[in-house]
Amino acid sequence: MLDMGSDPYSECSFTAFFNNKNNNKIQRRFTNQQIESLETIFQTESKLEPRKKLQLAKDLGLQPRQVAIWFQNKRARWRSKQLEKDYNILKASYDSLSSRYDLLSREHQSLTHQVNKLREGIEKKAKSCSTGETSYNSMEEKVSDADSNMKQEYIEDEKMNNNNMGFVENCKNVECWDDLECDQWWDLWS
DNA sequence: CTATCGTCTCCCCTTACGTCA
DNA sequence: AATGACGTAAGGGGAGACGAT
Repeated sequence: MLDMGSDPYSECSFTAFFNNKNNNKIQRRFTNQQIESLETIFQTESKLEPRKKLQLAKDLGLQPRQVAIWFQNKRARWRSKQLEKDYNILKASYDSLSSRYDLLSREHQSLTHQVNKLREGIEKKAKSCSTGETSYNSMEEKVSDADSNMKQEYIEDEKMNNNNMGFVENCKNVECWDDLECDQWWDLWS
């Protein structure tokens, strides 16, 4: 243990203790053993009772104030590291949510596009159902072509999006889109 | 009862030094 | 050897708790 002078608790001898008289450099670092003991106690209690602080200071050959300061600085360092950890956890969570949002956003865009296409198809079908017999043959051909194209495009889109919504399955189960009646279209859609 | 004062402890920010690349 | 970045012991100030008067 270091010689702390005749009155180790006076301000003067305290300063003398920390000033090396030979080279005027201040002794700052604690020894490995001191730090090891402090760390061990900090793991079980981050705040010291006054009595325990005095005892620890005595055991380690330090001033009680030094022990108190060490615990204060240690708590600050611990909070800082904890903050860093919390930040990383939050950032990972945000990144995950952000990518999921992007995915859903693209999916939404694709589905909106498909809905618009299907609406157009429904409108065409509705028109063809309400028109007279005279123009039926030519309209049937047009709608039939449109239906085939829509069906193909829709399935391609779904393949690209890897979407498993039930609507796709329904579409695939329709054996002949050309034979769909107006109400069947609506059933399929709804 | 309450207002005031002194003391202690905490937190936060900053400073000064030690260490290392 | 010089230097800049980083870690750490300690200083200082403000705030809150608590006991004594």
